[in-house]
Amino acid sequence: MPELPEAEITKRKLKNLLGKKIQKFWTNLSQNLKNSSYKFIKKDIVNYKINKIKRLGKVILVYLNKKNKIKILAFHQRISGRLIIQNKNQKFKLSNHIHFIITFSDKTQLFFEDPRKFGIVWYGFEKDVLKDKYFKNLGPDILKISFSTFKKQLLKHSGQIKSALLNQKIIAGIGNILADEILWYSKIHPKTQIKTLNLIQIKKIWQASKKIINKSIKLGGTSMRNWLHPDNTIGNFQNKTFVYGKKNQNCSRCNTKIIKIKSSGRGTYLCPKCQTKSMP
DNA sequence: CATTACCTGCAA
DNA sequence: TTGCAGGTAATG
Repeated sequence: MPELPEAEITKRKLKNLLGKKIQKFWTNLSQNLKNSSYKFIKKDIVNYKINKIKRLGKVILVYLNKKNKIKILAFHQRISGRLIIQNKNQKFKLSNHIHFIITFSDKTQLFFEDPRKFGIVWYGFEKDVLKDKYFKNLGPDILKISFSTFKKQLLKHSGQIKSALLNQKIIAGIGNILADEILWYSKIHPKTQIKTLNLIQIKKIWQASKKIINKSIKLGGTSMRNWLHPDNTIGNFQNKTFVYGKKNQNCSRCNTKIIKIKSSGRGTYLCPKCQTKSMP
């Protein structure tokens, strides 16, 4: 997934749907619905209007209102999900993997495409949706977090730094590509134990996180496989990475060949020379 | 901690 | 045919 940048870009582009009124909700993947059944949503969601779009970590929250009632429709793209907006005069060639469709009264449609079917859709009152343990446990957003909170969150955890960066309960928003880029930028080996990091290193990781994530958003996110913006714009971050996907290419800092290992159960790219486990 | 499971497509 | 893929929860 779509990590934080891909959720942020999706959020921004979904703002084109503000004010639209929902006419119909369809899915063929009702097992991935949370909080409400397909039967209930289909009936309940009609005539709600899109009121506000937010992002929480990697999740996109669509706020709906009807009279004085407010509901949330939330999307987690997980690994292969993406949202697509089709305006009334467009007729996209749809893949075989559209699993959710929201049709608006002006015939605009919002599709959720997800070949691997890991994506999640929540529907319900705000307090009920946010009661889900995914939201309850979600750590502070990496784009908004202060250094002192970042430090506090990291130090609460023992173990390897990459594992902590990927853990949404500690900090929300970082995924596998960003984690590798952040650790390269900070010159830290992904398997470094958190308790051996000094304050300077933690600060570097905090700064690098903001820098790398903002860079990805600016470049339109990562379009490695099927992911595109809701309007089908292609992201370009995959062409501007320092280490991710660059096995056997030379490190742009020290010219050493980038290697790929397994860390925290994930494919992990790093420069074996400039990313060290020992103190600098 | 690491490994597995969820599911499908695609490259080696 | 195998192994791997942007995530996460469940299991040793």
